[in-house]
Amino acid sequence: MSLRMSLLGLINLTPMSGYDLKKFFDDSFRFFWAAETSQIYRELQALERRGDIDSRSEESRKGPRRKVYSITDQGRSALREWLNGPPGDVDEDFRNEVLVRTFLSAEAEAGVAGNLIRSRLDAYRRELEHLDSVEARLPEFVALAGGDASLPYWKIALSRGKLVAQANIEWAEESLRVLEGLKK
Amino acid sequence: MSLRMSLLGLINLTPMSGYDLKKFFDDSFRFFWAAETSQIYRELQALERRGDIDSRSEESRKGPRRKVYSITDQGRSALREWLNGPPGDVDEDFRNEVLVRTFLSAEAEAGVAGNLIRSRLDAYRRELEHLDSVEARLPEFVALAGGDASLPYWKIALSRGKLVAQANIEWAEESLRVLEGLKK
DNA sequence: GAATTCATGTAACTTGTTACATGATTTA
DNA sequence: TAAATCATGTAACAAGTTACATGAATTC
Repeated sequence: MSLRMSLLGLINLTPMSGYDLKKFFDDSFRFFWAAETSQIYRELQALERRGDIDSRSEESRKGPRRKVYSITDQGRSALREWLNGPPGDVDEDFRNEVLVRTFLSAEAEAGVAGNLIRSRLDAYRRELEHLDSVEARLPEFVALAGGDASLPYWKIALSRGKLVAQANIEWAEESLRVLEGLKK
Repeated sequence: MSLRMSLLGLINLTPMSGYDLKKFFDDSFRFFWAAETSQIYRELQALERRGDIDSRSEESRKGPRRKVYSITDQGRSALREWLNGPPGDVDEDFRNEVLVRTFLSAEAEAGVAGNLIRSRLDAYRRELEHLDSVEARLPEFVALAGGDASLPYWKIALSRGKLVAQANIEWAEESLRVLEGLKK
């Protein structure tokens, strides 16, 4: 549902083609959600079939014709209904491959868990650096979607990324100390 | 892959039936990964087809016969290979419905984002309390799987849950302050 | 006698991933 | 002329969810 509603929400901001949407996901929306081209086109077809969006074919300056989607009245109310409706069981992060691997590593060769967590620690640190660099590019993102009014929402998203990255770093460092202690 | 390997890893600790595994997932393994009955039985069939596990039918004290799975030599080496192999692109938490909803709420009625985050804050706090209560039951979990040697691994998993929950609480509180500021 | 627990599954569907197909236009 | 960008998709598969089917034994 999230992908469907993300697409609807973005088309609601401004009419877009599948290609536009893919770029948008890759450029910035991946803070919230990620999607592959194949999935985007599939969902766009589903949304059009339901009547939540409609399309017109447009000349492009380059390459084949563009299929530009606009939201319909029905789509607007579907979006509103979803946003106002109960988030339901928004279960966050309850599946984590790193934890599975760590736990099962108890049975593997010595050092497996440590190596895994060390490489994760690197990744978390790079992620945090990346988010710091994104902070400087926020105006760019705001221009891409939502306008000035959206700035606080971009900041809210960014801050979650940073807080979780910091928590992960703390976790990895702490866990490495625990594993180190086991050797003795 | 994670579910497949979780099942293989648990059967490696001790032979189990699909029913046992489901209970195990519900009771404790959900710290790492969750799974429905239908998915568990499907994966068990796949694992048996590949020869990573084999089964024998057993009388049960109650209800129909149990199908108890044991790991094979091939399964043991598949597990070891997976654990020693590269974790690949273990992309953690890069899809978050709460962020999607919050961001799109900029276009919805006033208060939608605030309500959402307030209800999330409650959920994060309950999660943290729950994890605290779990800490007391750790010996139980250890008995269920892995034995004494697994205690540090359970603690590592638990501490990640707590750190992330704390980060989420911090995020929600901070975000509510930001949204509050917007009203003025 | 009703509800719960034990136990195994199937079917249909939704969501996400990977790989491939096609072809035009522009830029280096 | 080769590579990058523009643009739209299909097919096959993998993983997860929801709903349903069946039936024995035990506990309330």
